[in-house]
Amino acid sequence: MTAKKRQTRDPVRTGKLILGAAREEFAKAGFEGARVDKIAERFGLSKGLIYHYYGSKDELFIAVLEDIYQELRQENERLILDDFEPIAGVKELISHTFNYFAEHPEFIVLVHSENIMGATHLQKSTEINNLFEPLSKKLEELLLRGAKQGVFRKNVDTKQLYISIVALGYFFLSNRHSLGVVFNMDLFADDSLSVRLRHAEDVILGFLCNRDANV
Amino acid sequence: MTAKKRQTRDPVRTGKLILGAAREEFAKAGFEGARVDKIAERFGLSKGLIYHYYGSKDELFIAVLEDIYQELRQENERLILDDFEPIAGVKELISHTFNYFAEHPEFIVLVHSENIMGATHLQKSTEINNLFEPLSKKLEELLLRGAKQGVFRKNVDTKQLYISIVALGYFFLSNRHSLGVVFNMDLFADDSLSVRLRHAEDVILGFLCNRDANV
Amino acid sequence: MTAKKRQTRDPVRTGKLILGAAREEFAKAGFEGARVDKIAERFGLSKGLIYHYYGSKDELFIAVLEDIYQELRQENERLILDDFEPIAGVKELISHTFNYFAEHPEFIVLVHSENIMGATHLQKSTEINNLFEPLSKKLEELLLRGAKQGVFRKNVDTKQLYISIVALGYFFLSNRHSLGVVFNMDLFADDSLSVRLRHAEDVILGFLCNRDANV
Amino acid sequence: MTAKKRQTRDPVRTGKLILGAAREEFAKAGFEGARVDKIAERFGLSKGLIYHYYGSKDELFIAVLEDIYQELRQENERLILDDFEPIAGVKELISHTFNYFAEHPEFIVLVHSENIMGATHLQKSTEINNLFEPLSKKLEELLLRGAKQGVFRKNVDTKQLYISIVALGYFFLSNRHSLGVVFNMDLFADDSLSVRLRHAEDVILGFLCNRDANV
DNA sequence: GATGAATGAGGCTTCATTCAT
DNA sequence: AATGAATGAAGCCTCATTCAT
Repeated sequence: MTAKKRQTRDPVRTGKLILGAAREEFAKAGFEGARVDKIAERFGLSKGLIYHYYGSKDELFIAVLEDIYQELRQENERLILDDFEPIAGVKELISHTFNYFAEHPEFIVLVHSENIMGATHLQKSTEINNLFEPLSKKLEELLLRGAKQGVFRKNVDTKQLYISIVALGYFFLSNRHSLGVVFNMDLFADDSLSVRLRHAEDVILGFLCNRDANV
Repeated sequence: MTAKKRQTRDPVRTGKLILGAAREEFAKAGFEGARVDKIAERFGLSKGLIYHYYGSKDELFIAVLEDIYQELRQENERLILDDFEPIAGVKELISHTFNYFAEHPEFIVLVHSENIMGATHLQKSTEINNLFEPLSKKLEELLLRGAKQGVFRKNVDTKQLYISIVALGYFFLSNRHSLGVVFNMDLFADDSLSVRLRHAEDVILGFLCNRDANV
Repeated sequence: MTAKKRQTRDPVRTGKLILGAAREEFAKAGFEGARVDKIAERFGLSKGLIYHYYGSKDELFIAVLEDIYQELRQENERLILDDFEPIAGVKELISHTFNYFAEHPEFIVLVHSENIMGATHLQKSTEINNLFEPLSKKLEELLLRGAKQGVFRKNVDTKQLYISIVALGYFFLSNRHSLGVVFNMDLFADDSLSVRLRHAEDVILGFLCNRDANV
Repeated sequence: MTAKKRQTRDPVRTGKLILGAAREEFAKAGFEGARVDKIAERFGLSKGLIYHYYGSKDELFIAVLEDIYQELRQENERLILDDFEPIAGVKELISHTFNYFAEHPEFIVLVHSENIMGATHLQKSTEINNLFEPLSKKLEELLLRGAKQGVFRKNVDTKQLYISIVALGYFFLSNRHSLGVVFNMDLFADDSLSVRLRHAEDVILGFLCNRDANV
């Protein structure tokens, strides 16, 4: 009855605790489905603290988005493609991207939820912006290198291609529940992810390595 | 307050009115964000009628999903690919699919919302099931024909490919708001859709027409 | 969808049908808990008919009360005690009363419900009034006869005694659910009723046959 | 509108305030007839608090039942019968019981209401159970003492007798409204209660002191 | 006579937010 | 910094009743 009283008195830590709990809750139900009370329960301190630290549910959601996009950015920065041959490099990029989404289902729900609302929270954020510039650069370098070596077709629109790479994985993961129903498939089966990843690689590389751009 | 006392006494019409209003509202805000009161306002009769006809917000949502999936199915059945050469046929399928989603933004929000909730409503529906079987068959026929003619690679997984075709368009459309921010692009520009469609066709056909499956 | 359509076109029969269904529903849940829709379902015709025949839920409830009290009155009139010896007569009256309530649990819920509301419906009825006059008379005759014969004590207040006779059975039956909990007994056991009836007879006759009114 | 902004911040007091207001409202109209809004009005704070403290209307009702049964239990514990002669002791018990119900009309409505619903709330409570064990013991002791002294008959079923003692008073009080109509009596007259109490004592003691168990 | 679509007031409950302590 | 009591607007749903057909 009394108990808990974690009484951190460590503002930074408390702020992170809240953020983590909020991420879980928003990831579970989306922005509209999330409950401030549940977030408080999750991190074990009081509801009032959330308002003390973040002001409102909306601002908290923005903070969560910023946090998870930041994480993605760091993840992306960790990816070094310079040492790879072009084909291997693209494969690496595809699997890296795919795996990130596969391992961070929270990300998908958060972004889904945000898109339902027209990205109003993202637009208010000053931190999230041009997040994929670095990765885009890396991909561009690979594409150029591959074109020069004659293994890749030329004149590929980098951003469109990157969107396609994301799309092939993300869509599958984000819509697995509904796709399972309308395709009458079990998309949560053990090898489901690896089959999909393999297919995505085939499509992207099949396209890139096909130098007859006359289609 | 508004134009009440319409008193149609035309149950079929009323049922459709409710469904239409519900689709609009759910499409605007997702399941959780939608308000039953707003739906009632939209169709101009009393709120109680919604419950008279559909029982609950959940059942209404299921009805909306069934309705829109049914519509998609009909749209798909209208698509005849037999007369097309394989390449033209696949192009037709891609643009048909792309355009459906582009012209039905409601569909995307509804399905997004449903996936956030783990497709619990879809799973309760008995009508929505194996919806893409017909289209899958059509694509399979094209792939076989193309392979026989030597224009397409062999042994392509039809369902995975179809998911990819959808993904390339759907993801772009569903995540346009957030992508715009993180890619710093205006994805609502006039030619944005046609650029994307062209790219999707390039990727899919680049892949299909690349007969070196050794990548 | 179409079906039912019993279409009686027999007003008297329809009226009785409604009354029967209403009695069941009111007996199941009391006045407040009863639902007009459920009553309509029970009798298989439309809700509007209820209003056509009885005007309102309140008036319907009054009709149900009048109906069941009338039934009780008839049941009581059927009881002839003239041929009994006083003691046997009183026993007969006790068991008759007890059995009526035991066999008509509806009666108890209806009356309970009415008492919660301060008998406002009964007071509006012109039919229910002095309902126990005949039975009271019969009891009085027995008491006088018994007193004359020296088997019963004298000067017993007939109405109070009759209320006691009812009380000993009715209270047990009406409060069986709560009594079961607070007395930690299974009052729905097979012999529960006969044990109670025997006890009620013992108490009343023990009292009546005890001629030392000096206690 | 009323005296809002009381802002007690005294949880214990608030909890009791709610309970008191709920008791009044439930007692006025029974469970089904009671309105959560009215309860809030009665205790002067916001409706949401009821849910903060008790979770739901049902749980609140359970709390009210537990509270009033607890009160009854305390009242019963206060009753000391050891110093009384058997006859006087039984009289004391009868009047004590009778007066409790006479002075707590809420109790009767609450229990009535609960019985209409099959005691579903009581059954969920863990507190209310075997509530009359102590009183039953006291009565048993009196009966044994009286039997030994030769003033009471032997082999009386204590629980049945206690139920009868309650019945004679409770039924009269709980059904006063309907009895008044069917017996054409004014049961709210000044001496009505004392007449009834006297009669109940006569019946019980007439029974107990009648040692001819041959009836 | 009979239907059930339609109403609207009101029922119970939830929830983001505020604020006294 | 931290709590959780308290708020009030709004959410979903129910239900007695009316009325066009």
